[in-house]
Amino acid sequence: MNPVEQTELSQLDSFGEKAEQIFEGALQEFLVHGYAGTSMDRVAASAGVSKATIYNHFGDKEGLFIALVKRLSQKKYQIFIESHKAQLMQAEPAIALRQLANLILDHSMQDQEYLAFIRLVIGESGRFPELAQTFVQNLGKPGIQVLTEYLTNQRYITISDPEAMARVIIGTLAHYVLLQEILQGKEIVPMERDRIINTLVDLISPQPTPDT
Amino acid sequence: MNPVEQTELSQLDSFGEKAEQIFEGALQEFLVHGYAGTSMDRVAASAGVSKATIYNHFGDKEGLFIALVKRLSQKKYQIFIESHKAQLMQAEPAIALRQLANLILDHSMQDQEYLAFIRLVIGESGRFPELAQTFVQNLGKPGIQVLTEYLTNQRYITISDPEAMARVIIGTLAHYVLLQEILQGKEIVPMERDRIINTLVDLISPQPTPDT
DNA sequence: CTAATACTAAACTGTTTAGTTTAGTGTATC
DNA sequence: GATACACTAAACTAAACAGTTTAGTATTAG
Repeated sequence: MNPVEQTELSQLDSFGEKAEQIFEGALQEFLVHGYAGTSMDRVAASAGVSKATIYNHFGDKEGLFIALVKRLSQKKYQIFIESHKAQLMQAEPAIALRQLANLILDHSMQDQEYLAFIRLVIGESGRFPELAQTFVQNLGKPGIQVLTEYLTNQRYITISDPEAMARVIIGTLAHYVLLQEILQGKEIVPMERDRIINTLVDLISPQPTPDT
Repeated sequence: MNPVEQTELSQLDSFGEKAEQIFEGALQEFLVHGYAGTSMDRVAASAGVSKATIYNHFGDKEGLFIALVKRLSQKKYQIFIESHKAQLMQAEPAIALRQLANLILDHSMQDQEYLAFIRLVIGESGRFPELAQTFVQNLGKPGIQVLTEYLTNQRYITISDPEAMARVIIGTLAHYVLLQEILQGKEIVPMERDRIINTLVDLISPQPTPDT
């Protein structure tokens, strides 16, 4: 019951009960309508809270939006990075990488909230650079770091520039999600997920993967 | 002077003089403020045109927005795809790819209008799926196609899945632009462009690139 | 000269917006 | 039981918004 217990990095900030409720409602509205397209009356209604309470907690619309996006960046960090870290501790890279890629794609292509969040952050990144950077800090950077570390320390093959290679792998997967799901290009430029993953796995395998 | 002369795909549609002027003004506003954040009064002012004229030409705000984004997709196709096609007709892949990657990055990282356009399309892709798909049709798909074709027909090395490999290359470059420039992560996750390009070139080179 | 066309500035309508204020309700703490 | 606190619904302000209307100007065609 110690109030100061968790000094860890990227721990979810603790807000009051009402604040959580407001986040919940604001989430629905901002993810669907964007910043400018969201009205504070609808946020209040969606949160089941009076407008005055929102303004008491967050000052103004911008304050609420910034708090929400920062919180969501941290939440998605926990779900995404921390939950996948363990996946990399094992086996040879061909197996570990295939598993990791499948997990990342499984996860992000089904999670409509995550897709909408990426749309929001990128869409507002010109008007809210600070939020874009929070996103990079919480999701882009740790993702690259974790994979770089693995590629550096794993002892089956030597990669001359592990960090650049980590960016090739993550970039390929991110671009796949962006083109197929976020930009809804599935029907226009179809591509089986396994072809992407096989190609990536071959890149870091000493010899090409044989069929069967 | 034949009115039906160009039946080519992706030719720039021809609009009247006033319509061009409106596009010009709308461009400034929508790229900076997004769809919901843009006011038609400001578009009119920025275009130097009366509001009534805009409504006569495009019906409503949505009509103007859709026409603008479609037009811009085509324009960027011409600048991006068509101008880089020639670059791939030559030499061995290590050289051609390095040149192409440098051109793409040079081009997109300086062109603030292009970066803002990507922000806009991704940001509105949930509310305007049709526009996202136009973007994929005009930029995503041809980009992959051109590179796939090159990787297939070039006669120095054999790539087992050229289309997937094209996506690895384009995905890596696109993600680099997204993270460093669009999301403004340059200072948070610095990465020299040449390390990315060298890693990509190594992927399709029979033997690793030696220093010097 | 006339009629049609394309445009203009400006006023207008009705709605929606961010944010504030008001008056009042419950719920703890002292 | 009084004071403080967090909240509520609802009305309110002032500005901005999309879209329309009006009255009038310039240009071209018959």
